[in-house]
Amino acid sequence: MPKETFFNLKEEKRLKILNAAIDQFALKPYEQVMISDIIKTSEIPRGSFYQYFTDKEDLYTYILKIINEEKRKFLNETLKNTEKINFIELSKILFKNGVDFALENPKFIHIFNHLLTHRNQIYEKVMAENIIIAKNIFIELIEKDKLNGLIKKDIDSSALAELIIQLTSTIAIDELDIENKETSYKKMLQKNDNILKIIGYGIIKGEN
Amino acid sequence: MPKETFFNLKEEKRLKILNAAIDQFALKPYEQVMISDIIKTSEIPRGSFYQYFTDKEDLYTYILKIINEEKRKFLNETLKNTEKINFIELSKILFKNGVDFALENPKFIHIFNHLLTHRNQIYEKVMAENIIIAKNIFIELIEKDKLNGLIKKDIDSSALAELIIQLTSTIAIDELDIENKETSYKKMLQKNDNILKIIGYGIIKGEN
DNA sequence: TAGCAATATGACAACCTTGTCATAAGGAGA
DNA sequence: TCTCCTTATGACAAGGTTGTCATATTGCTA
Repeated sequence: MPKETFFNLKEEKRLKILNAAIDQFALKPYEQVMISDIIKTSEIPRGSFYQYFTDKEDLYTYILKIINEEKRKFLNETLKNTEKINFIELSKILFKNGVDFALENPKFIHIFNHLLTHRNQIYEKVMAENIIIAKNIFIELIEKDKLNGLIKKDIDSSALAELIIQLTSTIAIDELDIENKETSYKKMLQKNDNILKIIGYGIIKGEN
Repeated sequence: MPKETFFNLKEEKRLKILNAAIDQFALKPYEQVMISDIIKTSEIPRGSFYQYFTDKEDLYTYILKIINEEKRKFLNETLKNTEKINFIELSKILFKNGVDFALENPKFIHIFNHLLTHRNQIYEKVMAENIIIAKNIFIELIEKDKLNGLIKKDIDSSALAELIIQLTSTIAIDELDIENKETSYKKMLQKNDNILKIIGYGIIKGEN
């Protein structure tokens, strides 16, 4: 967590620093971001940086925390009045939610993608835990659907949960063609529908 | 490619350098491997390293090339007499082949996994191309199975190919518990069967 | 206005890694 | 043995980043 001094700053200055950092972490993976770049953009002296943060990791994990909070807010908004939904439908909603969040917060998604594709100690600390939590939630939903006769009883809940998590966490905003947002957005949702159709009904003809 | 000088070395010395490098790249991701470590382990002076290789990337891509060749050999061995096999069966075989290769060449797989989880310019150069090639092979197989009435015609071949590639390339040797190789090996294959069952027959009950 | 605590500053030491280069050593052929 | 070409060596310059610290500034309170 940033030091108190940081939170005592005038909002304008605080946000200037935060935005400069977000820009950098969206541009490059953690290891490649230099404190020098952040202080240059936010126009603070080197000494001040260390007055506000312990080090780069301190600032980075703070930003990850902010992103997580934003994502959770965004998801809660989507999940309002969405009780009693089945697993496949929920997966669809989650995927669409992910894409929508990415569209509204491209920088956040870049930061997130960098973390996924350049794993480090921080990935282990921050993400590994999130994934376990998500997996358990999914497993619970799957088991419920099994009881309700919606999902085949012989499906391995754990394998299915991992499959979905891998698919939803790999939403690459990079695939989103900024030039053709509209088309590209539709394509991504379409592709996801295709994948969920495979998972829902299988690919083999004539048997069940 | 390493310089001629490297290939002129006595085999013993050449392999000592190569093995020292493989050990390092298996231990840490590319960026974290220091030339200093490699020359220390292989007991060659710093100047010699630059006599053999242009730089770290030169050595690294050479090792990746070796790994690729070994993988291809290993796969060809497995695919002997495996004509006319359907897509799901082939996927199973590929997965098993991957696990077997990992068991025989744990260091190679570590190097590979580092590349997957710490993507860099080299990942783009080496892997991106491989993936496109693999995808096209898979799509062809899928289309053939569709014609033969084995796979539903309304399945999106591209989405299915990507799904399988993602699953087979994520074989994490890390999941292999060295203490319980036997059990762990069976578990991995079991898990893969479970996932392929999902893809084959779907998860939704009572419909097709 | 004096005094105290919180902030701001930026020069700098400490550290590390890379790639080079001048020089030495080896070895095969004349 | 002399020569030439290949190979071996390791000190070192160059370049870049981090975190610190002594000093200055600000602002609030008495």
